[in-house]
Amino acid sequence: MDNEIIKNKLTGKGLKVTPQRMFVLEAIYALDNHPTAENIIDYTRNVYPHIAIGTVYKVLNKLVENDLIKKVKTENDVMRYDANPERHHHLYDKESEAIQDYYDEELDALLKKYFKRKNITGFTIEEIVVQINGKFN
Amino acid sequence: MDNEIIKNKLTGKGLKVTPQRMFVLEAIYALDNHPTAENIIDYTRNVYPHIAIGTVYKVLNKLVENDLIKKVKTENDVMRYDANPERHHHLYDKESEAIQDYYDEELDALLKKYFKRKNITGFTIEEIVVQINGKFN
DNA sequence: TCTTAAAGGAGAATTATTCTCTAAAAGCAG
DNA sequence: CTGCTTTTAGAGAATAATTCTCCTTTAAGA
Repeated sequence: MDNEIIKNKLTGKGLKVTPQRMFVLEAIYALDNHPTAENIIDYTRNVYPHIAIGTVYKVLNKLVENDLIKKVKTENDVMRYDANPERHHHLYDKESEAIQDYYDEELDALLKKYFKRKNITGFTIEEIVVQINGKFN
Repeated sequence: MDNEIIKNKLTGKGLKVTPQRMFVLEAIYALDNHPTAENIIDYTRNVYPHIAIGTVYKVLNKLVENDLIKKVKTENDVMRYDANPERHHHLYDKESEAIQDYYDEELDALLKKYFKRKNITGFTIEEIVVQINGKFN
């Protein structure tokens, strides 16, 4: 992805632009499928060898806070990061640990309609996330 | 829950019956809403003060392996345990961290039918879990 | 009762993530 | 462009949930 675009994503959120932030954000886009912090650190160090681990975590948290990326939790206890901050579902393969984003407006509409009709008492729904577990083949 | 019933759950899975396993399983049933390992340790120590932390974790993992309970992952990185090993969905309140099981056969049927029609290529669905985020009130 | 494999105890080890404290640098005003 | 202020980065220690190790104890079938 172009540097200017990445820069604009940061400035667009009122975040200071630093090389570290640029490289981390670029890494997440380049490592297409939901990298771990470790993946991001390794990738980033190819182009910026001295970046500190703590810095990467700080940058990642800042990006999540500002909705530039998302945090994804998997079965084992390692966070994964999702380049896409939009609402979406996940296809998840427990064996290979592969994650793929899954968008589907029709599904969202269906669920919304369904829960509107059901009207769960004592609970106000804010968001519905569907995790589709299975196997990639 | 009656001791005999708990004992039968263990023997039914071919697991050895030990006081530690009995007390841990009882704790999960008593602490009704998705306790953490720490909750379980505290509760268990009221009746069995010397149980080791490592033992509780070992018992919990054994129970999960044998489908007597389920592991649930939340936003922060603490595991929660679910007394109910059946397939079900969750209502989750991020603020209070409260979790409530949500069963709905109609929803399951709806989703099954929907994904059968959609037929995602390159992926074989095994299970669909819906996480309903929002607020209890 | 004896035997053996499985389970428990205690505490060290692991490991992802956060924290702390100081030095550096981004971004704005002049 | 220069200096000022606040945010950010670096380095490594700290944290905390969970697992591991090693040895002892116990469950349960013969």
